[in-house]
Order: sequence, then structure tokens, then C-alpha cells
Amino acid sequence: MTDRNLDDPRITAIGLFAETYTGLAARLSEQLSAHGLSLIEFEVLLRLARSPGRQLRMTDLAAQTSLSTSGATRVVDRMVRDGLLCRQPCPADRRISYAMVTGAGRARLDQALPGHLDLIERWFTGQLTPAALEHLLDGLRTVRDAVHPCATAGSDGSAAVPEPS
Amino acid sequence: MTDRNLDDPRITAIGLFAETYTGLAARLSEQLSAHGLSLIEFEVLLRLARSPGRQLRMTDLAAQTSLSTSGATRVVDRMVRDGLLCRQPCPADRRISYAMVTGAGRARLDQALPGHLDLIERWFTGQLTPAALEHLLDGLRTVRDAVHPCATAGSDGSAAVPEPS
DNA sequence: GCTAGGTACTTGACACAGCAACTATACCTG
DNA sequence: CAGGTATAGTTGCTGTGTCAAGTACCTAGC
Repeated sequence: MTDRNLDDPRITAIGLFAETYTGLAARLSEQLSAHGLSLIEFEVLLRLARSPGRQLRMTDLAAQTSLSTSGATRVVDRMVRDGLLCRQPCPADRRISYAMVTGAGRARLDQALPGHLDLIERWFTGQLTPAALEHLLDGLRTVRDAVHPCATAGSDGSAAVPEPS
Repeated sequence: MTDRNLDDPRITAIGLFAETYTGLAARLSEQLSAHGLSLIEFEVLLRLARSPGRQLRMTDLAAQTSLSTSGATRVVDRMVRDGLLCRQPCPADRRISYAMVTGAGRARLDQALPGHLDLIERWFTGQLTPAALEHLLDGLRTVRDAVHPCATAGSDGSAAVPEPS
């Protein structure tokens, strides 16, 4: 019945996507763990380091990392415990707590980043000709823009994203 | 110091990749959960349904799904409990246990698959022109082949083997 | 100024996956 | 065929993430 669907090109395409991503993630994860960081911790460090004041509200951090807010709380908890981050209260709104990179956190990031960049180049960007890479990134951007609900997402289901016909 | 590295194009590229994948996965996951399946359970069902005899050794299943063998054991445990799979002993080698799709499992797959294909088309393949999609898939294949040591164990045979670069 | 309702974050209970240790079986070599 | 090694799979322990409920706080309307 649906037997032919099992090998539908769409399935093949999404499978290829998934395999590529998980394979890549595994490579990168391996290198990061040598620096005592998980992928998500690295991303947190990176996002915070790029933010003004090296800090971000918990909610914004969660939105940028595709973690739930409780997930963000727990990651930040661990990283505070390990000295990589600290929490800063917001004087204007006492509900708000900023996650902020410490010196140690920044040092850890600096230590891991060069090897990380090398690996990205070795397994991803460097695998393709500049033109092919541009094509790939163009495609990804298009899909990302379609699939990524607005900016900071609550999953309200009724996304105001233009749907393709 | 490494401040400029924080916005390195390689970081941007991998970030785009990750965002796209997680966004896509979230969409698909949502639809599957409406059919009582997680992404990984769907993948298990799909891989088994495509395999000869609708079954696969635990080890091969694990290899095809980027699960550890213990992870595979646990997923199959749950799916057996829910009636989607059953375990078949191998008469020739009593260490081996096959995971096999039941009628109910196949029915569940058939029920979820059309909507799944629609979503892939809507958010992924249909977002791009055929040429752009081909470029994207070519790039993914190249990266996947580099990054994925030994892909399909057991029987998959779906992916066309690209030019070995 | 007090209440109603929304927002920011944390916490408790739970689901899930990985590693390492373990059991059971197969194979190989003398 | 005995003994050693390799392979298949499961299980205990633990880390990590989510959902739902809870706490604290802010803001608007009367």
C-alpha cells in the first residue's frame, strides 16, 4: 500500500539531512568534550559571549538555543556550578536574571574555539567548493527562514509564518 | 582576542545548519506525536518496514539510527510494550534478536506517513526549486559521506552513491 | 492601593539516552 | 573439546531535557 512511500525521495532527502547533521554534531561534540564542554554548553557560551555585556536573559537564551526555559535554567545551573557563568540580577525588573559569561567561561571558549573552527572546516565547509558551499547555505537559509517561527518562539502552534502554497 | 572568531563564517554556517535541522525536526516531531510516535520511533518503524522480512538485528537497527545499542534496546522495549514491534529470536544464532514490525506497527506507520511526507514537502523540499534542492542534497551527500564512517548496516540501499571525492 | 492577570524563572516528577558492566552465546586455536 | 576471545543484547546508574506546577514579580484597571 504505502510500500512505495517508504522510499519516497522526500524521505531520502530528510534522512540525508538528519544523517549529515548528526554525523557532523558527533564530530564536533567529540572535540568539545575534550575541553569539558557539551555542544549545548558551547553554544550557550558562544551566544552569551556575542551578546552585549556578555549576558542574556534566561528567556532569550532559551529562545536562541532551542532549549525550553527550564532546560536553560538547568544548563546555566551546571555552568554556574562549574564557574563558566554567573547570574546577574536585573535591577529594573527583579523577575529577570541574566546569565553572564565569567572570565573562566570566556577562557574556556577561547580554548575550544580554534579547534572547533578547524573541525567545521575539515568536515563541513572545507568539503565543498566555495560555490557548492554557497548553494548549500542558500538552500539552508531558505528552509530555515520558512521553518523558524518568528524570533523568540513560544510554541503557540499558530505561527505567523507564510505557508507555501 | 578571539572576538572576531565569534562571528566567523564557519560558526555562522554551522549555526545555520543546526537551526535549520532543529526547526525542521520540531515541525516533523509535532506531526508525529499526533500519531503517538516520537521521531526516533518513526525512524525505527521506517527502517524496519524497509528491511527484508520487516525486521532487523538490534545492532543493525542501532547502527542505522545513530542510537547506542542500549538505546535501541530501550526504544524497542517501549515499542514492543505498545504493540508496534515484536522480538524474533534467530534460530541460527541465539545471541541475536530481531526487532520486527507488527501489523499494528505497520498500520501506525501507514497512518503517519502521508502527513509526514506532506510536511517534508511543505517545509523542506517544496521550499526550493528542483535545481536548488539538488544542489543542497549534493552538498549534504558530500558532507555526509565525509563525516559518516560506515552508514547503512543491514539493508537500506536507498541512497544513491555519489561520486567519491 | 488592591486585585487580576501576565511574565520570568525555578522546581518536581518523569522520560529518555549513554556508558560501563554483565550474561549468554558463538567461534577459533591448539 | 578446553580455553580464550569476540559478539549480541540487556540492565544499573547517571546526566540531561521536558512538561506542568509553583513562586516571585510587574502592570493595568478600578
